[in-house]
Amino acid sequence: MFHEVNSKISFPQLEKDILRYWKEHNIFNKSVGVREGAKRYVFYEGPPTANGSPGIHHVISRLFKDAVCRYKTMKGYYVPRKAGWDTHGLPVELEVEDTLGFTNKAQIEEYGIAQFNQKCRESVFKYIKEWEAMTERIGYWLDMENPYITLDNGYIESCWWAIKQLWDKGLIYQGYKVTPHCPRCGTSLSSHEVALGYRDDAVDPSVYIKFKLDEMSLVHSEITDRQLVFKLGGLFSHKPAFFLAWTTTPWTLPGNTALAVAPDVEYAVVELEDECLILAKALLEHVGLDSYEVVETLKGNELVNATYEPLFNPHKYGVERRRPQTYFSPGEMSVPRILEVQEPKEDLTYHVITTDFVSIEEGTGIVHVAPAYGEVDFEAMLSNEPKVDFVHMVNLEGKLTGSYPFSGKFVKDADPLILEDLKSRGLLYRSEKITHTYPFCWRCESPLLYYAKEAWYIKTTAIKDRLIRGNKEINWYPDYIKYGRFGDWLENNVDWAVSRERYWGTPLNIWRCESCGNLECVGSVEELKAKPKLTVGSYQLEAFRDLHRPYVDEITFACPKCDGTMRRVPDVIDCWFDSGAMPIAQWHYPFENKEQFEQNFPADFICEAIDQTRGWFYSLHAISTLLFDRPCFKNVACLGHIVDAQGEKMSKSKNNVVDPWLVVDNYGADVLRWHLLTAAPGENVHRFSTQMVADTMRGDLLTLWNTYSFFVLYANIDHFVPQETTPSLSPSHLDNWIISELNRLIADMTRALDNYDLTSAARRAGDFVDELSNWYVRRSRRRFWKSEEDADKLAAYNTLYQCLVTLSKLLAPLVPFTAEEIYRNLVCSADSQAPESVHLTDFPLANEAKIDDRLSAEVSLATKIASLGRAARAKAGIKVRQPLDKAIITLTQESEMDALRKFASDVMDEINVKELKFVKDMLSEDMPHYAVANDEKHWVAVDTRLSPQLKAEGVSREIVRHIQTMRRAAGFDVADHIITYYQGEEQIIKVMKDFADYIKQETLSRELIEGLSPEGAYVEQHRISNSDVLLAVSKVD
RNA sequence: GGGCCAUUAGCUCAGUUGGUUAGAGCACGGUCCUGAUAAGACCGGGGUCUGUGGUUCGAGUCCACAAUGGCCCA
Repeated sequence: MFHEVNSKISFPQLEKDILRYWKEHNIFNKSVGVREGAKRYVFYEGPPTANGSPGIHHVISRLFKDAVCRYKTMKGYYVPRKAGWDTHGLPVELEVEDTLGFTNKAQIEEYGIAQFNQKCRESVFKYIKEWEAMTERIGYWLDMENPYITLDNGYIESCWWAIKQLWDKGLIYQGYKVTPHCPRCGTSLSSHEVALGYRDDAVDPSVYIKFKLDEMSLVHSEITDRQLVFKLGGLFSHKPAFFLAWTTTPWTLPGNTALAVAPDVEYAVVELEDECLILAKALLEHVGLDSYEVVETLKGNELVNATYEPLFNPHKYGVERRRPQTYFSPGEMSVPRILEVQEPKEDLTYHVITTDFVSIEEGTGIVHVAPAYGEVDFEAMLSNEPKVDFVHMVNLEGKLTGSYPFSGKFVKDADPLILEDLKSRGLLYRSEKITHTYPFCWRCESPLLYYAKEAWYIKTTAIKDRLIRGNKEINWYPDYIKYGRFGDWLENNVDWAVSRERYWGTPLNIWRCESCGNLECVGSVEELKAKPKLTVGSYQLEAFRDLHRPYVDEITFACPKCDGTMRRVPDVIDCWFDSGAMPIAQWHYPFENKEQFEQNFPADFICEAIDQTRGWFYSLHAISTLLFDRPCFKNVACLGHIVDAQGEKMSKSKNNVVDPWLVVDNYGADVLRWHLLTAAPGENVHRFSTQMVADTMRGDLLTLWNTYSFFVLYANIDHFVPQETTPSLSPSHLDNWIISELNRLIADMTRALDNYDLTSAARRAGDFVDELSNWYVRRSRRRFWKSEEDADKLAAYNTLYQCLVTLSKLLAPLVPFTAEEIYRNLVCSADSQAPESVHLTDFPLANEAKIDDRLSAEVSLATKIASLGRAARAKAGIKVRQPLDKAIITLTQESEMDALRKFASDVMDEINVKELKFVKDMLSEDMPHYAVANDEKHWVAVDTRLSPQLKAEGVSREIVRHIQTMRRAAGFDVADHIITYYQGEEQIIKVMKDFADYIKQETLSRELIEGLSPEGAYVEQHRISNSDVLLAVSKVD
């Protein structure tokens, strides 16, 4: 006996029972364990940043990963799944800063790095609990007992090893580079972090500034026409000339050290009432000049080496002026290391230079260059001869230094003061506001400042070709990512800025001599411990037991060159490096588990959302290529993001975030899984709302459940026992058909799943469920009801049984709970030898020999004709319940007639006619006594004439239907026998008598008794075919 | 500002190499069917296939540009 199945299913309740079963019987570990020794399928879990509760967008990638791993397990692979947690990084620090009420780094240092990092550690573990609960609840099978955690010492040591490898290859360098800097967080942001925070509605000043030309300098300029030099010099001596430049960042103006022009663009010298302006001729209108006279035009390159007066001479305000010196050392890249301090100069002037980044689309065609605050500016400083000066008057908190009138102000607050100052000196030509795109810190929303700082880099550009070549070996899903988004990213590779001036992260394992500047990279704890004159400072207990700051900061040793003190550089490593190093670091490779590492490298499969193209997908690929010169994953699936029902991004500020717990508690994990799988292909953007999930529940899953519930109901009544072997060819066309469809389904799903196309696989299964329920079961009902225990009935049971059991296996990777319930009830309760879980079984293999295309075509024709027949009846307004004499069907091909003869009884049943006639001629719309319906190929006409006999038969069916409804209303079981009582008009009584056998059989009535019903019977009054009847039913014990 | 992806019925999606009248499911209205069913059947309303140009005998499909949304990069 199977356990009873209620058609009113609560998925959440069911799932809780299944979860308990899995836990108690250790099913996950068994499912992995039974495949031990088989071919490995290597999966890498992308570690979630555990700095917040899991959202619906986390659920989708986790369920895709789960489905693939479950599928591969059922296909016979050994698929261990090690969980991982990304625990370092700025997001975690910010969360802690928030709870402590901190707003800057100084407060952290005051509080104590040790205590601060301890808070970070606790904060991360708090969220891990939530993640574990959600992971388990949605049925994502993952080994959470042995996860890799990026904060572990072993993990950190593996990262150190990796950095050391790169160091030894000369791939790590320290350079000045202009990086996006968050003044609040006090750190540089990586490019992927910057990308998170662009806003296209940033309002900034849009100002035109006048830079006073030194008219004497025209002599040294590149103007070849000496006459012209004299002419302009004369003019400018009584009407001063200014270069007009445009900027949206006035705070960078004190850092201006050059003006850049485009070499081939024409510049105009414009004479106004009491001054002259120089700007690109094409932009005169744009700038808003109305009455002016163009005195002269010059090519940009003629202006080179003309000089102008600084807006703010740095020496007047106590700010240093520096000049770059390139420092070379053997075997290393040439990178600017030294910015030499320049002597103060009273009459300081700067040069006009040419660059290739001057736009004549906007501004004035003259670009203000501040090397400290722009990447291109910085590059221009280095590449120009003579070198351009470097003036830096903003500290790491984004406040101006020196003794300017606006010193101490935050840059954005200084903007208006600077403009005020310039205006008072007549140097502000025009001032407006502009709305444009500007990057903000993705966590704290401060405006980012482009800022020249020292930072440590990995020279990924050195292996760019290898990165591109490795990518050719990777299969991307969807495939256009490969040479599109990811390929483009690799083509435009820039060096990886890998250091962060923060606290909670993997410490950068580079030590520098305080005396001579000698640098050493330390690749392991052991290596560090062996250093000469090692001291651990004030943290005697913690040193080496915890490799984090601040303990590691105090570990010093003697410089091998000068015997000075080697002290670690203060930076920590970008947390993307942590996660990208997981192929090695999850095993503490190479310090231990060498075999584990080798067996699990590279991965067969990784899967994350599309935004990881430049995140984890890249950091994995880069590190793997840097260390091993090969890619570390073979297949990668990119999922689209989840947006709200309106297609807008989910965000806390829009208040449109959906809590996955609510969905799972109300509808169940399988419903959510099924929805996310079937609603749209994985790579699409997914619109999501709980209403959509509710709709999904009423679809395929409920139909499947009802089919299953139907089977169990009747199988139990008949004490059906599944047979070991099913007859190879059943005499029923219907059975052969659904078995054919089943095998086709297996083949299709296997193909789709092998191709990581879970959506097609799931939708295909949904189609099959529909066919099974709405044709196979619908057409087979009488075979289950009939009282004889014949071979046909057994064949029907066996066929449906086989379909449901196979379906449970096919669906197991996708909806693991529902599949488990069906499997356990249908298989385990009948066969004690069977595996105790569907997830321990093998994925079904298609038997191609049983796939019969012709049979498929025949059934689809039969359903088509049945539809047309019902449409014809509807046109005539005759209920399907009313039997009719015949239907005439036009078929043009002989094969179609054969097909319909095969399924004639089904079609006759569906249309409720006693005979089918096939003809080859087209029928016409207006046949007398017939109702007609047609599609492009077929015509069906039903005979609408009702003989008294047919009418009586119709009445009998009407009576049967009422009794059936009453049985249910009275709460009888489907197998209960009853006695039916009736009183009524003569016409009804006649039908009751004439069709007594039929009525008894259909309603399981032992007797039909004319007369009063006994006490306690269930009674209803009905009016059938204009006659009254009083019906009553009572159960027979 | 640049790149990639998407845009088809009220909603979610199919639409093969260009080829009759563009489909399905949900939702809605009507009718029917019903000893598994919260199911199902039939009929109906609802589409300038985002827009504008172009290629072609013929474009939802190919090309260009634009709009909107998403992602990525600046």
